[in-house]
Amino acid sequence: MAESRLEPESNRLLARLPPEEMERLLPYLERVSFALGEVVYESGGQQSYIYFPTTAIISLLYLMENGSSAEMGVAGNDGLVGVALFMGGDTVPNRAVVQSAGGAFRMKTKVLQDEFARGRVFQRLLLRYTQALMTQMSQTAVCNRLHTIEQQLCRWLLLSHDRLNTDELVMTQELIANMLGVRREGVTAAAGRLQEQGLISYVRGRIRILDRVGLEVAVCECYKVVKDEYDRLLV
Amino acid sequence: MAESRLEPESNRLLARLPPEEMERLLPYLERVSFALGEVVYESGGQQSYIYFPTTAIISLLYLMENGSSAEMGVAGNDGLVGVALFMGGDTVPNRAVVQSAGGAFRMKTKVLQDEFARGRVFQRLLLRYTQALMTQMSQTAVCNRLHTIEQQLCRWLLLSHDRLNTDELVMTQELIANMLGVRREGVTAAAGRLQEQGLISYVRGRIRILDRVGLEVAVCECYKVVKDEYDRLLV
DNA sequence: GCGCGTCTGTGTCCCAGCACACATATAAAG
DNA sequence: CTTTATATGTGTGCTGGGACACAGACGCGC
Repeated sequence: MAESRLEPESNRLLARLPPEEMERLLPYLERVSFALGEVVYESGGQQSYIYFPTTAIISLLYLMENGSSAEMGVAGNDGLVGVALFMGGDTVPNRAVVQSAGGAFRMKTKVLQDEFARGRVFQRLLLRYTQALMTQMSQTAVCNRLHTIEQQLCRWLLLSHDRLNTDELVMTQELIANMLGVRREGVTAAAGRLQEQGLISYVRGRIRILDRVGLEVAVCECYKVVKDEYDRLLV
Repeated sequence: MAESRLEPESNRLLARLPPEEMERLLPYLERVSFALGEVVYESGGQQSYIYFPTTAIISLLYLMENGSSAEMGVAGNDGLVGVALFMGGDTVPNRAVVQSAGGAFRMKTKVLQDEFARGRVFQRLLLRYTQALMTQMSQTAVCNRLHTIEQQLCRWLLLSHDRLNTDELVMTQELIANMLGVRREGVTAAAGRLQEQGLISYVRGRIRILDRVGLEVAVCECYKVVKDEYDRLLV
């Protein structure tokens, strides 16, 4: 199992490539692994690779001038990091950070762009993924405006859980607070309530999902909107 | 002047097409005009046209199940409405509403997709625009999380002003509240403070920008991030 | 010029979340 | 087993913004 997670097919975008395109790209896919907290991409920087996570989860964050931050999207084995490389802008004004340690495949920008320009399934997949990511970003905007920390924590836990093959997340409340753009104490309070309800348990940086269905009841509609779009666009 | 605003070149994306591509598309561009409040696109619906605004401004809104709403992006003469048509998803889970009455050009989906598939300048422009829109959406998420209504109102006024050729916006505080996803009273309070500072004046649904530079001082960094990305990607 | 609908101003109460301060608790390292 | 850094719990006070209620104020139509 652990082994199978390390094949390119463990990334759902790559898994959907037809044999012909996969064969062409396979020689250019390079295995990498990421540690928790590692910065995959720095805001505004040049990027020489696009990344297709398999077991890693990468968070897209905006860093405010005053040092606070907020997550605008997340990518796991269902997606990629480096949308700007085929959208034509080269860079984006946000940072990509490893939210959950794990593996990924990377591909040189040039190879990516050449294959994208062929306009086949690869292009179609990448564009549809980008649209799904847009929904995630815009729904994050809505959620930030209208929902409580507790609802947002549920959303965040579910989005992470969807991209993992375990029920345990290695993640402190402090880091979650940075992702959600709230104070650590706010996360402590919300997480405490979820634990009281028996939905999760956590001990010093290890969160365990106990009742996934319960979380889906507690979460706001934003989660389902995003989930449905991913399912629709990336089946 | 009013006349010139009605040519396809009044839309900055169309204006950047090389003669060859413009010539091919021109026969398929159809002039339309929008009234304030008109729904250009309904959440999840099929869309038979892509729209390139010239004088109109279109707002992208998400409608909550409970009826409240929040804006995730805005498109004017610098952009288009209907990203999903070339990204491959066909639909998006949000509504597009006319925020400022005016004109646009529309093009049938089929024509759009055929030209996009050619992979020339048109494709490049559309993808770069989409990336700029993503920045706007993600920055909206950040702004909703971290900034005050007053800062967000400044951002909203500046984004609108950038897409108009007048200093007067026809827009009630009630409607602005719907866009920002806040209460009308909150907008009244924030607008009152901006008026006290001499940055704007407003009378029953007519807002006048008096001191654009002052607004740029009062706004949060989000405005500049978005503006710079549009300038960079769509020069 | 009168009436009514629309738009804006204000007031009161309440709550979520922030800021700051500090108290524990646990793991890991020596 | 002690130290130390990390992680979590809690308390007080404050503030931005929400909910609700209503009072003017302007503008258009008759």
